[in-house]
Amino acid sequence: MSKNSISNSVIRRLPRYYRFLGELENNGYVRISSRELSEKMGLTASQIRQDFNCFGEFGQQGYGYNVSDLRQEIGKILGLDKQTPMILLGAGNLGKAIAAHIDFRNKGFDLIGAFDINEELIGKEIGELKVKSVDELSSFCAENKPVAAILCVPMQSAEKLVNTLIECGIQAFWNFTHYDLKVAHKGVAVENVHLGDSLTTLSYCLNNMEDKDKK
Amino acid sequence: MSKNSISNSVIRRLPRYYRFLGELENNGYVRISSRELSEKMGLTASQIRQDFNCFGEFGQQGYGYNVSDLRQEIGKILGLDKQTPMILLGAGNLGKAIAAHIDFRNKGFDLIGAFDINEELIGKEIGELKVKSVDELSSFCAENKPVAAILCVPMQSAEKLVNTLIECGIQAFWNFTHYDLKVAHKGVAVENVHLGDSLTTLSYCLNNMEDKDKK
DNA sequence: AATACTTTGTTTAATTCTTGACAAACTGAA
DNA sequence: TTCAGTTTGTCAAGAATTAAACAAAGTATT
Repeated sequence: MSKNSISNSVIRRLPRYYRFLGELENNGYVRISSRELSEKMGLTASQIRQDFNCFGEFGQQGYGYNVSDLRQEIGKILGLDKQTPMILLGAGNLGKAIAAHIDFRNKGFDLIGAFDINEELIGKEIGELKVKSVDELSSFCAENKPVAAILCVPMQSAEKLVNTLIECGIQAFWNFTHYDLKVAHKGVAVENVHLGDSLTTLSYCLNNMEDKDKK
Repeated sequence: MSKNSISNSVIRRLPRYYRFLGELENNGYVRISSRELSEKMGLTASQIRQDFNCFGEFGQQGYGYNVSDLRQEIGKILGLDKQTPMILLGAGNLGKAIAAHIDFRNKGFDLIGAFDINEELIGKEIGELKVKSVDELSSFCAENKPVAAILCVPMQSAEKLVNTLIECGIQAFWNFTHYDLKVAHKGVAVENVHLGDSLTTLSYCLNNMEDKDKK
């Protein structure tokens, strides 16, 4: 009731706003107008104003927006002031790279565990974490109460694993498998990544550029 | 003129159609109706029919679509019948994982080279490739004519590198850096991935689920 | 061959998303 | 303090996307 449901289009733009505002802040910007931001981001000023207004009135007429304040507000909206405990499932190439590459702390999460089924990987270190066997999953969750999970396992294992994880209390999935995770259970958030689809899209764009150029 | 410009929304759904049709084919499906496909994919049948119709009439009244034929048609539209030569820039954790994890051949590409600036990585093997120094980039491109590039370098290096690559003839970028790659040059395709934004979106969804459940 | 059923391609309607426009509110300089 | 200039928040128009509806064309069964 407090907010009559934000549209998906707006939500998908929020992380980008947050990122740009961070850069602006680093570059010493104290204030910014929707017009100037629109030029930097390649959007319309109108859209920016309307997007921000979904969440409240953060600007001031004749002045614009305070960069730092606005960034902090959006951060709060995105839940980046929290540190939700998260675990990694699948410590192969991709899982390892994600764990190393992502700045979890600044994205609202805290990576507290990594699991794999492969004997060769168990015991190996990923950053500060030691890879554990999935056999330890239930007991680990009971004790440490992770709320989110990264899925970097083969597609075949995914569906069963997801059910186990939900039973263990996981409420958010960052899914890198080729499997389209459906939100069967209410109260579970899913973000499907599908790198393959992304590359396929690039293929389309590359191969159909001439068509667009002609027009 | 042949196709009056396909909308972005449609394009982004194509890889997913292709993926689902592949699964159906593997599971022995010979034909499928828009209604049945809509149930499996969580879309409306109407949308599916309209999407396919952007590219031609692939179905048959009273019968539906031939799974194999339709998949092949969509594959052709996506350019998956080609094998565009591609190179990897940045052979760190993420670059290595991407190179190992993605099935390039079935996504319209062929990974033919990997480059890094880090002495420690140069010479190491990634799959069947040996990591080369960026010093060799120009000569390699002159000889092997890659058309696409994966960017897994730090944000600071990205902008300069992109210009070099465009001079070397690269026309498509799969960008994993935190830098928002702009299509300054015409005739260059860009797919920005932004894993950080994806995780941030998950944070939002997790933290704002109650709002949605209430309604 | 005739008939009931299915399903597409396409038109029309509804919804959602984006852009344009402007009054109200503030800034900053004189 | 006043006044010109700036910029927001918001409303309304416009565009794009999605969904519904249905005739036309096929299938399959009798």
